[in-house]
Amino acid sequence: MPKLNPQTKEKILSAAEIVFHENGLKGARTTSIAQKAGVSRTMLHYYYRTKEELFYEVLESSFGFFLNKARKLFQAEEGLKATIEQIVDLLYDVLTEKPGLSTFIVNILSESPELIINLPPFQEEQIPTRFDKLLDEARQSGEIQADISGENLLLNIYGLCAVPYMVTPLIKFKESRTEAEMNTFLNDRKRVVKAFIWNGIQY
Amino acid sequence: MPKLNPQTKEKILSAAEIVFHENGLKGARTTSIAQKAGVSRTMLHYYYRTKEELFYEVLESSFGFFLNKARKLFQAEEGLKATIEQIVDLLYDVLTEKPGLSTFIVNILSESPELIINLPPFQEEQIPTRFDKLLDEARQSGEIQADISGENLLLNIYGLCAVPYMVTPLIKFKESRTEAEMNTFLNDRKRVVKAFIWNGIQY
DNA sequence: ATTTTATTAAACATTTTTGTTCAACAATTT
DNA sequence: AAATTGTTGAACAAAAATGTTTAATAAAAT
Repeated sequence: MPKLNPQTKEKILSAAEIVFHENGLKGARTTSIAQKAGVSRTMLHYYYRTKEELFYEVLESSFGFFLNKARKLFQAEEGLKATIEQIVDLLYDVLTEKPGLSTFIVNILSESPELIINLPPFQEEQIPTRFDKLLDEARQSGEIQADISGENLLLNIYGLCAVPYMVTPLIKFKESRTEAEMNTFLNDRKRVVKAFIWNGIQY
Repeated sequence: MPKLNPQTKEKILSAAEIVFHENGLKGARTTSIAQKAGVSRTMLHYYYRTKEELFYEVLESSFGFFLNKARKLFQAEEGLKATIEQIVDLLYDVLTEKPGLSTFIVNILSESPELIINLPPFQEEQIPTRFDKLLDEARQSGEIQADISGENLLLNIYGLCAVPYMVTPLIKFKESRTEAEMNTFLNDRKRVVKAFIWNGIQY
C-alpha cells in the first residue's frame, strides 16, 4: 500500500507537462522529467508506474485545459465580434501559460492522432458549429459580409494565434529579441490579429 | 572504398523525409525508414553512417526546398497583392507535396532550434523585409490601409496556410471526410485564405 | 567465365532508456 | 522512543534502438 504526497505528484506532473510539450511522447526522457521536478527517478516511477501513464495524464490535462475554458466562453452567448475577441484573448492566455501546448498537440496529431481523437472532450466539441450560428446572425444583421464557414474561421483564428508560439525561436532570433521584447511583440500582435480577423471576414 | 547506387540513396532519403516529418529526430526509427524505403537496415547504415547524418540531409533539403522557391518568387518583383497570392499558392504547393513539413519544422524548433537557426538558407532569409517594402508601396498607392509589419503579415500568411496541414486528423475526423473530401476542403480553403488575407490588411 | 557491384540476412556489440528492487535515511507522527 | 512516511542512491534487469561485421548471393560489367 503506497503512501503518496499530492504535492510531489503535482511537481512531477508539471515538470512532465513541460518536457512532453517540448519533446513529445517519444522524445521526452523520464530522466529529464525527474530532474526538472527535482525528484529522483525512483519517485517518478513510484507515482506513475510508466512513462505512458504519466503522458496520458499530461495529455488529458493539457487538452482539457483549453477546451473547458473555450466551452465556458460560448455559454456566455455573446455576438460574433465579442466572441472572436474573447477567443483570441483566451488562446493568448492559454499559450502564455503553456507556450509549448500547440507544438505538443501538433506533435501528437502527427505521431498518434487517435490519442487526441478519442479524448472525450474532443469528441464532444462543437465550436465550429457555434461559429456557424454566430456567423449567420452577423451576416443577417449586416455586420459582416464574408462567406466563410465556422470551421474555416476557427482554423484561421487558431492559426493566427498559435503560429508565433510554434515558431518562437525564429521570431526571437531574427530580430535578436530579448525575452521582454518577445513579450512586447506578442502583446502588440494580439491587437494586430484581432483587427486582421475582423477585417478578414468583411466582404 | 564504398560503391553506391544513387537511386537507392534517393529512396532512403525520401523515406527518411516522410518518417522524420511525422516523428521528428528522436521519434523516428531507422527500422521504419529502411522498411519504408524497401531496403535493409544494413543498407541504410551503408549509405548514411548514422541516423543524425541522415536527419541532417533531410533537414537541409526540406527547409531549403521551400526557401529556394520563396526567394525566386520575390525576385519576380511583383506588387503586394500578386506576391501574397503567389506565396499562398507556393505554400499550398509545398505542403501538398510534403504535408508533414510544417509539423516537422515546428518539432525541430522545439527540440533543437539551433539546428534551424544555423542553417545558411535561414540565416540569409530576408522575406519579412521584402514584405515591409511591398507594404509601404501599397500603403502609398492607397491599395491598403492597415498598419501591419512584414513580419506579422508573414506570420499570418504562414499560420493560415500551414495550420490545416498541422491539424489534418482533426479536420478529417470531425466531418468524417474521405481523402478526396479533404482535398476539396483544402482547395476551397485556399480561396478563403486569399480573400481573408487581403481583407485582413484593409484599414 | 570471372570479377565487381549492390544488396541481404543474421549475428553481434554497444548504447540508451526504461522500469524494479532494496537498504538507508531524515522528518513526522504516535 | 518507536513506528511510519516520503524520499534517495545505487545497483540491477530488461527492453529498445543503434551501429558493425561478415558470409552469402544475385545481377551487371569486363
